[in-house]
Amino acid sequence: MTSTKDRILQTAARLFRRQGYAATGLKQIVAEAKAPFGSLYHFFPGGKEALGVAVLRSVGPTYKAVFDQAFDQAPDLASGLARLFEAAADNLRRTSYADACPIALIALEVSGADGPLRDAAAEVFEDWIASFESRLLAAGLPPEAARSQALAALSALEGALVFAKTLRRAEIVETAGRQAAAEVARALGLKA
Amino acid sequence: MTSTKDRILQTAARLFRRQGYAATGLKQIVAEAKAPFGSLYHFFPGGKEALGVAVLRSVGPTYKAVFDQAFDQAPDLASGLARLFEAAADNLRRTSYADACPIALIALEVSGADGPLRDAAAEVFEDWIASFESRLLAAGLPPEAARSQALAALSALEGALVFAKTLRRAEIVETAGRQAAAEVARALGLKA
DNA sequence: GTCTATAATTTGATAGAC
DNA sequence: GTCTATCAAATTATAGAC
Repeated sequence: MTSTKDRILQTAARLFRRQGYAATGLKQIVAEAKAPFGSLYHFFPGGKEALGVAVLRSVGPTYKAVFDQAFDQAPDLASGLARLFEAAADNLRRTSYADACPIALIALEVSGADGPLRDAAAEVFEDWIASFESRLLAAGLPPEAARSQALAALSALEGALVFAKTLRRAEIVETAGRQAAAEVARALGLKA
Repeated sequence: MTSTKDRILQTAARLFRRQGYAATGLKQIVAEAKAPFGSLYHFFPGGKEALGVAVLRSVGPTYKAVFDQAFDQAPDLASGLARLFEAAADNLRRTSYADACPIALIALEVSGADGPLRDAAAEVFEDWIASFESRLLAAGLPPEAARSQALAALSALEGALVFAKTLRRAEIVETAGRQAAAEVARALGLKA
C-alpha cells in the first residue's frame, strides 16, 4: 500500500533513469503513477526540479544499501565488487537493457549547469565513492590508494554500464567486473 | 569559411553533448549556428532525428582520429592510453566541465528505444572499442584478452568522465588513467 | 487531497514567398 | 538556398471547484 507521493517519486525515478529528465513529461509521470495531476504539485510545490532533486536524494541511499549488501555478503572486498558488477549485469538483462545506472543519465543532463539538481547528483556519486573508499581503508589500504582504487573501480562500473546499455551486451559489465575485482584483489594482496 | 550545413551540424553536436538531445531545441541550434531556420529542414529533411544521426556519424570518426593520434604519438600502447585520459581531463578543464564524452549523454538518452539514433550511437562505441582492440591484438595480446582490455580501459575512461563532469574534478580522469595504463602495461608485459 | 480546466510557453514541423 | 509566418501538439505551471 504505497502512498500517492511514493508512487509519483518512484515512477519519476524510473522514467528519469530510462528516458532522461528532459524527455520525461510530468503528465507521463502522473499517468503511469496513477496519481492525480494536482497531487504532483501538492507534494512537490517546486515542480519538476524539486521532483528531480527528490528522486536523486531517494535513489542515493537506496543504492548505497545495495552496495552494502553486496559487500556484506561477500568474503572479501574483491568478491563483493564482483558481485556488484554481476548484479548490475543481471539488472540490464532482466529489464531488457532499460535499467543501467539509476542516475547516470540525469547526472549528465543536469551537471552542465549550476543548481540544486547538479548538487544533488554530485552528492550521490560522492557518497557512493566514499562508501567503497572507506571499506578499502578499513581493509588496510593507504588513504591515497583507497581513493584511487575506489574511483577506478566505480568508474569502470559506470562506464561499462554506458557501453553495455548502448550495445545491449551485458557481458561487457561482467568483463569489466572481473578486471576490476582482480585489480582490487591485487591492491589488497589477496588471491585473485 | 564553414558552410551553413556544417555550422548546423557542429552546433548541434556541441549542444547535444552538453545539454542533451531532448533538452536541445531546433530553434536554439539554428540561432547559435547563425543559420536560417528553413535551412535546417533543407539540409536535414528528416528533422531532429536525422540531425541526431548525422551528429553521431560525424563525431564517431572525428574522435577515432583523436584516439589514433594519441596512440601514434606515444612510444607504446600504455602511454598512448595515458595520453588519451590526459587529453580528456584537459578538455574538461578547458571547457569548465562542459565537454566530457562527445556522445555519452545522447547515447544514454536514445539507447532505451530501438531506432536509427540508437543504432548510430552503438556503431560509434563499437568502432572506438574495436580500434583499441585491434592495437592490442597487433601488440601481441591474445584475442580474448585484447577484447577484455579494450573494454575495460575504455569503460574506465567513460565512467571517469561521468564522475569527473558531475563532481567537477578532472583529477578523477587522471587517476583512472594511471590505473588503466598500468593495467594495459601489465597485460602487455611492459614496464609500468 | 483530488481532479479538471486552462494559461503561457515552447516544441518539432510545414508552407510558401522570395 | 534563405527567410518568415504559422500550425498542431506538448510542455510546465496555476487556479479553483469539490
